Amino acid sequence: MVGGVERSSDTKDRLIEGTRQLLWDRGYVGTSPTAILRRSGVGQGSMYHHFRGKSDLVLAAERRSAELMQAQVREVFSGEGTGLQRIVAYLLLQRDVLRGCSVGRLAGDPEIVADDELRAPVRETFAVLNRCLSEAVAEAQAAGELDARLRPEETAAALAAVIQGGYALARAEQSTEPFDRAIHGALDLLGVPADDRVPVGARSS
Amino acid sequence: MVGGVERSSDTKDRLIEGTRQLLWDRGYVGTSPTAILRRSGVGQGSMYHHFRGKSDLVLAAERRSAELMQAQVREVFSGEGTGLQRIVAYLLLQRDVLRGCSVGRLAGDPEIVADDELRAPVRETFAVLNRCLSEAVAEAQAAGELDARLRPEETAAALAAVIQGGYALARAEQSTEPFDRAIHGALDLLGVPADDRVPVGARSS
DNA sequence: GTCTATATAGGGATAGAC
DNA sequence: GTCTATCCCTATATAGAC
Repeated sequence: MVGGVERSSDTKDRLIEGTRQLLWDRGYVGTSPTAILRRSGVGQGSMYHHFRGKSDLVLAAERRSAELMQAQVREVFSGEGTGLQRIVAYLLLQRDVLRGCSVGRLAGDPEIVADDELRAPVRETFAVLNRCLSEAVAEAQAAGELDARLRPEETAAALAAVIQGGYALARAEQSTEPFDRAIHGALDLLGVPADDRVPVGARSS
Repeated sequence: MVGGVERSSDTKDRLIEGTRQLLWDRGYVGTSPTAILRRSGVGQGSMYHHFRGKSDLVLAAERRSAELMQAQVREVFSGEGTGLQRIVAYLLLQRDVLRGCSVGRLAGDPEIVADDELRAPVRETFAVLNRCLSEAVAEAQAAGELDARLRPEETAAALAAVIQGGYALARAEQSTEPFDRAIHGALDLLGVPADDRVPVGARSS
């Protein structure tokens, strides 16, 4: 490719994206090479040409999910508005609630958390989220929008957990309502008035 | 058995408990009949004598996990103390954080949430938890321990989500710290003073 | 780079002896 | 009720042709 930047083949990209989708819905053990090939529309041999094996391909797919989620997080937290407004915007982001978080899903996979290399993209993504939330909390406190007694790191962890846990509650009922209740419960606890709960954004994460 | 009460065989019990443990750690697809037999110390034929197949055995294991968690929830919320004290006690319950919740784990399994019968124990358990938490919130509000503007159902959902989501954050870092931060972040938001954060209890859930 | 063929292991279940 | 033997299918990977 022009400019010396390496360009992945379409086939390789399709394998990564197919794996990413399957991983998201069915986890590591539930994602078979056969299913990947069928979903990617790629032949048997190509997979082992581009990747050393399943875990190598899974790692590439994880990294893509991590990039996408981190980009979305940074987009919201580098956006307009006060610290509290950005927190509210992130909490109210449109999400495919019943599908859940493509990165959080990976944290439930024993094969992934047991391997430091496979776990790294998940760890880093949650670290980015926690940093963005913490900074926004501190900023909101400085502006008098949030109680000064809140600890930014603790508050950030609680908010991230509400989102991740909200997915579990929602799936248990096969309804988005428990997720929405949890998010609005968190907004109540933050003291955000109903009028300030303005949704933003697009994709799921 | 005396009294007409049906008594499960030891073999059957061991199969259920072995399946329950595997399901907790590895999920539905990751739990194979062979592994169940090895862990239960039971022979091949016994399994298909006592159960129609894998999903039948999984259902029995789920019901046991659901019973255990519901019993623990009811124990905490029927215990002593004010509404807020019982909420704090539940949030600070000792848990095997890196293992996670035996019931919440099931909510992440596509094979389980896709089947109404397999999903029922998870749904019911979260319903029990939500009811206990909601009632405690309302009671705490009546006693002036919590802000009267909080909505009990929303607050309950947020607190349940913090616990479930806290497990995901902890596994991502392979450390219990993110879980503890999330819990204490929730306690901060509830306005619980550090002195009132007294741990109780025992088992994981 | 992609294809087909092949290999080994294990998953999930059944049959029938004891 | 429990055991061993057996069955068919799929997961994961390799080999080698094209």
